[in-house]
Amino acid sequence: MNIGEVAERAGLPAKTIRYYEDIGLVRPARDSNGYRAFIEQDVHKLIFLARARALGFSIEECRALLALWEDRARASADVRAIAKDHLARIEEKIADLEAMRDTLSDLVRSCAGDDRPDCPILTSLAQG
Amino acid sequence: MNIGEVAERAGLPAKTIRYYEDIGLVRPARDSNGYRAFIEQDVHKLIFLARARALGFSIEECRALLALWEDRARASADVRAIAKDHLARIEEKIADLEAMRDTLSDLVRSCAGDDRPDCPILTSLAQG
DNA sequence: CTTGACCTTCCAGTGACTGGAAGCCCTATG
DNA sequence: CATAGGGCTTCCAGTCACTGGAAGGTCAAG
Repeated sequence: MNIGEVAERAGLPAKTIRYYEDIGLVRPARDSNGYRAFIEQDVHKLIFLARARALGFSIEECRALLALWEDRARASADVRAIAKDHLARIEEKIADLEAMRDTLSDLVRSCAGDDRPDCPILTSLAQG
Repeated sequence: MNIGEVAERAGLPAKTIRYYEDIGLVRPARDSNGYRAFIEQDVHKLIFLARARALGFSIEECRALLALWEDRARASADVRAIAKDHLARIEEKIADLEAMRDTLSDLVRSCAGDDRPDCPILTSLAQG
């Protein structure tokens, strides 16, 4: 299977798949013409990666999850720990963004948004 | 005023202030010894930048906001438009993260997290 | 005179791609 | 059989907003 078809099936750009090979996440074989020759197992890995990335896991977390996935003797506790850490970081990010959103929406609401120069947004940025 | 004191007052690392000079956000004068010589106006700018960055505005948005701040003939509508766009992007990000959080917390809850290999997190990543 | 804190520039690395150039390979059509 | 196109290859550079570190100049205190 060539990279184009794999990209289609995994829902990832071909460029990204080449990058994943570069950093050792997948190791497709090669045809005699130099083209990457993917097998089903590679496709499954890439779909796994695409889903993990969509949930916001970092590449290194994906690498760890992939290793656990392939390790039949894994402890589910190890998987859960990675997911829990990630969940905590996401919740932090949400909180940060919500704080920004609250401040910003106050500012946007308080600004007339007309052709006059008076602007509480700028005033707030200048004064804190 | 040397960069260290400015960094302290603006709450920004000295490295960041040098970077802001590199990309033309501030233009401090120079002492005869080559040290940057900041005046109050530079400090105000940097504080403004620090606050705008803390609200998540990109560097280019900060540049635009700074230009509006310094333009006495500005229309508050222009400021408000930048802030509104940014607010919309933040709300998008929050929604994305909340979707991830919901999925992840389901998965974490459903995983035993013991020393056995069975793991709904991996199953879900593999199957969708 | 030396120590140590501060300042300078420049280069490289971060994360996770993404764009683009230059060139090979394969298939279909005239 | 030549060619046109699409897909594949590698490699280099750029993104964003810094951040770390090396090598070296400057300044105030002891």
